[in-house]
Amino acid sequence: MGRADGSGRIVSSADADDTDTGILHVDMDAFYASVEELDDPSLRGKAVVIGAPDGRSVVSSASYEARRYGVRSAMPMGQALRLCPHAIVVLPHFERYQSVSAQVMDVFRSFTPLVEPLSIDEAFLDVRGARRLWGSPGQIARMIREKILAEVGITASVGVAATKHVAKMASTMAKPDGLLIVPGPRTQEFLDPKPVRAIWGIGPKAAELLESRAIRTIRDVRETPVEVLERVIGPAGAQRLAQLARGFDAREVQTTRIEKSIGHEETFDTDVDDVDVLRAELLRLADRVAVRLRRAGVEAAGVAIKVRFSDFSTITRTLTLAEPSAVGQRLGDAAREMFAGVDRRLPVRLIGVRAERLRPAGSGGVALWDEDEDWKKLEGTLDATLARFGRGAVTRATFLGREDRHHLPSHPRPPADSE
DNA sequence: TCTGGGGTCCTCTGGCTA
DNA sequence: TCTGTAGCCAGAGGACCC
Repeated sequence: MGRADGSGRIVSSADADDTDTGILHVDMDAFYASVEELDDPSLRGKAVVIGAPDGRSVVSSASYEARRYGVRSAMPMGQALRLCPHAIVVLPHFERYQSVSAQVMDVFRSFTPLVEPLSIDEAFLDVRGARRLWGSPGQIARMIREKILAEVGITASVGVAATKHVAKMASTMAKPDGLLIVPGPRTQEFLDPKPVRAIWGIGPKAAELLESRAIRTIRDVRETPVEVLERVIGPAGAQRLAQLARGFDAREVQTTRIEKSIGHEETFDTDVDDVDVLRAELLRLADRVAVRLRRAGVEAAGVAIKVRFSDFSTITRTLTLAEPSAVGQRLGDAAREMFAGVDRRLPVRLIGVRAERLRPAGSGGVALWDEDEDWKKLEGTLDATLARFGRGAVTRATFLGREDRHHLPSHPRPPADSE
């Protein structure tokens, strides 16, 4: 499989066995910090911390030099600077990160169409069908690492295994700038000695519960009856945990993903107790959410608000809308209605609005055409509207109020060319 | 020390309905 | 008609991930 290389990571040799593998997990190393170093080479080799230098910000990413001092993602910036006073703090440039991420994803897709982006800086790849074209999974992993470095200029770590879960664990162990291959037949040998906390989905709370019952390693999990695990972490978690501990992970690499919610939240620089300010903020956040809903072509059937008070206690309230909407004013009205019922015993630290139960715009019973009109007429209507007013007008009209619209058939026929 | 922002998923509870 | 119950759903809260 792999061996320690002296820097704490485990890496596979050039001729490592990759029998019965085919799933890759590729993870960029300290992604935001790496992009900043790419754009400003004077930062290379220095302790770089990404985030706002003041206020209530936390660390978004840190270079490995900064991590040597104990700086970690999500750590309060003040704490990070106490640990590493000479760190260079760089404000994040999210659009630039998105652009570099797109370049990296293009590299992945040049090897296989089966790419599942997990976040801005990591993805699963299924290369089982790419063997004839590019070679074995291990060879493909090496080529991907080389191509990212050559074309994008940053390093990536790759885990190669038979399943997503093991590939993900392997890439974590290979970091930074490493490759770890876990041959299918040696999966159990790889998993058994690892701590339960290494399992994807087991965080500090679940790990503490398991460890309190002397379940410390994946071998311990495997040797514990599922009924016992159920009592500790619940039925759903127990079944999943038991399977992962045995190397079973039926999840395929999924190339498409449908968003289930879209939200925005903001922490104030100082806690706020002025109701008018909070209500205005809710409307502003609702507007931002609505813009994203319309861009995505979806409507929300539900709206949730989140309020965090000065003592960090947090409450949420959820409301089902009378009808799905992507209109900022409506989401904002719903948010304000829920907020009116919240017991504001303390000043507010954070406030957020989230659109939930998303569905394609119009599918909730509202659209631009009559229920009895068939699809052909719909196409004609849209074509005529497009010809007369242009795409912008159609987009805007789609999100007018219900009173301006008619009902949509509950199960509209798809256009002929897609059948 | 003092905890961001954007998400997903799970559990628990209570109301409604058949 | 009343009661018990199972199933579904919405809502609240929390754990977890990056």
